[in-house]
Amino acid sequence: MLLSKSCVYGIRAVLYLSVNDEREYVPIKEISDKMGISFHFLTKILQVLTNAGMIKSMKGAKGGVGLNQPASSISLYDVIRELDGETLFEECVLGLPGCADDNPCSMHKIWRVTKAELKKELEEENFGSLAQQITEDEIRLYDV
Amino acid sequence: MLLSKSCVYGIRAVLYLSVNDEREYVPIKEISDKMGISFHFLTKILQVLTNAGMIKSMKGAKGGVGLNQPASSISLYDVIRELDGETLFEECVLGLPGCADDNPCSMHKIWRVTKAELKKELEEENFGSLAQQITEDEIRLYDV
DNA sequence: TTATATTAAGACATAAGAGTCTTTTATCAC
DNA sequence: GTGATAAAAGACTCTTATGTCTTAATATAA
Repeated sequence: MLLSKSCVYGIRAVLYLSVNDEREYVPIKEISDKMGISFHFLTKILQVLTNAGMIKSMKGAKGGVGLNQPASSISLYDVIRELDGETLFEECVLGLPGCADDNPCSMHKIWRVTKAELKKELEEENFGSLAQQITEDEIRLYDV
Repeated sequence: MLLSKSCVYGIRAVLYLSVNDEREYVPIKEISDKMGISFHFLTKILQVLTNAGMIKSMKGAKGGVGLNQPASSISLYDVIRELDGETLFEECVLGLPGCADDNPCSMHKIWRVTKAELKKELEEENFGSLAQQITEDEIRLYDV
């Protein structure tokens, strides 16, 4: 699996917040209901993003979570880095310590190029653009 | 993590067998010792590859495991498919059911291209070529 | 100030992946 | 045949990821 469940849920939640960007706070319960994600699990995931400063939160009635910065300034890579770390893009695929360009493992050549491309694309794709595409019905946010 | 530990160990074991292709059977104990992999764990992984017909095995003294086909006819993708399945290359990254080109999720466009390239490269890289590169000291098989 | 809504925090439960150990079965050498 | 060697099979343990539940803290509104 490329991304952990936490990471996938995190991405989908930030997408939801990006689409609902005009609302200052959206209750996590609303997101978890709409996206079909366990409420308590999602809460823990969003706490990580809150601590990272990516989203802001407010307790109590009228509270919830919301983007803490323009959707267009948050990339897919930003969310992945917070929730899954950069292992996928940094460590040797075969787990060999000290694997590097001048001392490569058997999958090094292949993954080196692919991961660089993937990282670049994930860094360039921002949630503002994705939210717009969702609004224009070009891509999907939900199941079904 | 791109590949499971089982898959990584499987790849490294098949690499070892490819480098030692002139020997009909190599004891799993030798592979696990040399590669620093748990013997019993590796045994279970190699059983999968044996059942898949990729390697052959022989019990008893002088027994062990060996390639069941030319190293050059086994691709990295073959081993990955047996041990991790094709989920990585088939399922939607965001886990949305029914995600397809005409009904894409937010990461669909990015991953669609990347995974196709990655799959192609993994299919084209065979263990004969890798073994030769290891023998010629161009790439590494072990830690350190 | 009291009730309600909502995140924060952390204990707890379940499932899957990773790893260990023991017993059984098959093969070779003597 | 007997003993040694090695894979096969399966029970078992440990760890991590995933998911649930309960309580505390905080904000709003009546």
